[in-house]
Amino acid sequence: MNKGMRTRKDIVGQALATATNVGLENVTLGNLAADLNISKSGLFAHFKSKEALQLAVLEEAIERFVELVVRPALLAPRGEPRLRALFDRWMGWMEADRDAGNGGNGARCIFMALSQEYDDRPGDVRDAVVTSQRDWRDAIARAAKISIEERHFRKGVDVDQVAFEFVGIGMTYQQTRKLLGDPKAKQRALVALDAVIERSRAPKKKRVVKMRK
Amino acid sequence: MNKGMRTRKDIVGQALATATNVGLENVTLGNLAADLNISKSGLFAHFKSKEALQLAVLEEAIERFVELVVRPALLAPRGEPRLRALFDRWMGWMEADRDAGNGGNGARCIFMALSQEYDDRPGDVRDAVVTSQRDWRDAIARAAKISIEERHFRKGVDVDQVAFEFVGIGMTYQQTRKLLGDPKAKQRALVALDAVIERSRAPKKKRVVKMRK
DNA sequence: GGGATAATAGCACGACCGTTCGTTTTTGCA
DNA sequence: TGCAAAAACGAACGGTCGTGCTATTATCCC
Repeated sequence: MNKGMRTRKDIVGQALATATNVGLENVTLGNLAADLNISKSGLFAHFKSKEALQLAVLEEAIERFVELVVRPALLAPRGEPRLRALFDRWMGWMEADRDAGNGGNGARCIFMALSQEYDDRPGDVRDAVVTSQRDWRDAIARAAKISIEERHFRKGVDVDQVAFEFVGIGMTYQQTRKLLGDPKAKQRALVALDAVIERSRAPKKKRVVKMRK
Repeated sequence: MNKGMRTRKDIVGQALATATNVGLENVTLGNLAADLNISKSGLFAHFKSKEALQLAVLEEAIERFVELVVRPALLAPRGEPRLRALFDRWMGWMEADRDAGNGGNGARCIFMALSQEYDDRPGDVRDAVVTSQRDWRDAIARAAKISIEERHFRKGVDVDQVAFEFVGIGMTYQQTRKLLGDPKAKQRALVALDAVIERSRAPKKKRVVKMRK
């Protein structure tokens, strides 16, 4: 059970790279096999169906996302810094040019594409996409909750609301950068995130001084 | 030149409805013809290529968007109310269940899907998508600019930043509602929009009173 | 090192894709 | 009403899709 697992990893890796560029539904077994210089049927034998391949690709994407975005961000100090780290890493993920030769504005975020591809296409893939997005939002909300505990954020801040807006900023960032090609996208995203954080911040003692002035 | 134009409209209309549900790239001539009870070749004769059909669909979508979202919103009073009207109408557009029988959470916003489908698929369709998104953001930014003129917003507010965040809220709203099925999506969207507006607002005289307190 | 087993290849299938073409039906004006 | 033009049709094309088979090749444990 060694060689098989190895090629399987290769297949999933290549499939993920392709899916990142053209969408998961547009990855075809023929092209995939050609990219890897193996036969279509040999490739197919590793998965009993195309859907199984798609699920494997999604799983791999999640694994990498956790590895490259979530886990490193957890090394940042609890609270606001960690929340910012999550966002920074996420932007890095979206910018990452995982297919260096395409000359474009970097890869799409595969999860964002999947959200659209499967938002009303029932099936196991959709369910997995839903779960992944819930998990992602939970991770953000958890960081926000810790921000409250650390007194960075006001008590009573709606952490799910923070996650909601956090995700929105990332989405518009991606469209602004990738589709519209606006170089100011990143700066705008950071400004927007600052605003969300500022609004959630715990009141400073300084404010009392200000009021007396 | 009458009958032809009529069926052409029917085709584009049906294609738009289907594209709204499954994505533009997944609309096939065969299914489309079957839906309309006409022959595939008869349908094809109206457009010289599939891409031409896709462009016609996009054009129709833009037309309807202007008709149902932009134009009615322009009837709202200049400034902040108009900006809010744009958002309300946009949310209505996204909620609209244009295929009433699907039992889902309403249609996707076709433009959001197109942004993902074509963000790195060069061609005339992509160019048209880019233009439509730029126009949409311009419309938002214009409403924000008028908000400054009307003294609803502070002088110096970055209206493109407002459009950037506005769009992001709509995107996360759609995902939250459609993919995640969260009933609180709308409320969250309105809270987020309020925050963007509040941050842009012109200082009130009241604040002086507050400071003296 | 040989032999059971796993991995890969080759080939064919039915279905559907966009597109073409020649024919038939329908339309709408003279 | 008649007839040219427009519109719709039916069949077929070369391709590609995902998916089954069977046969061959490579792997790996004893």
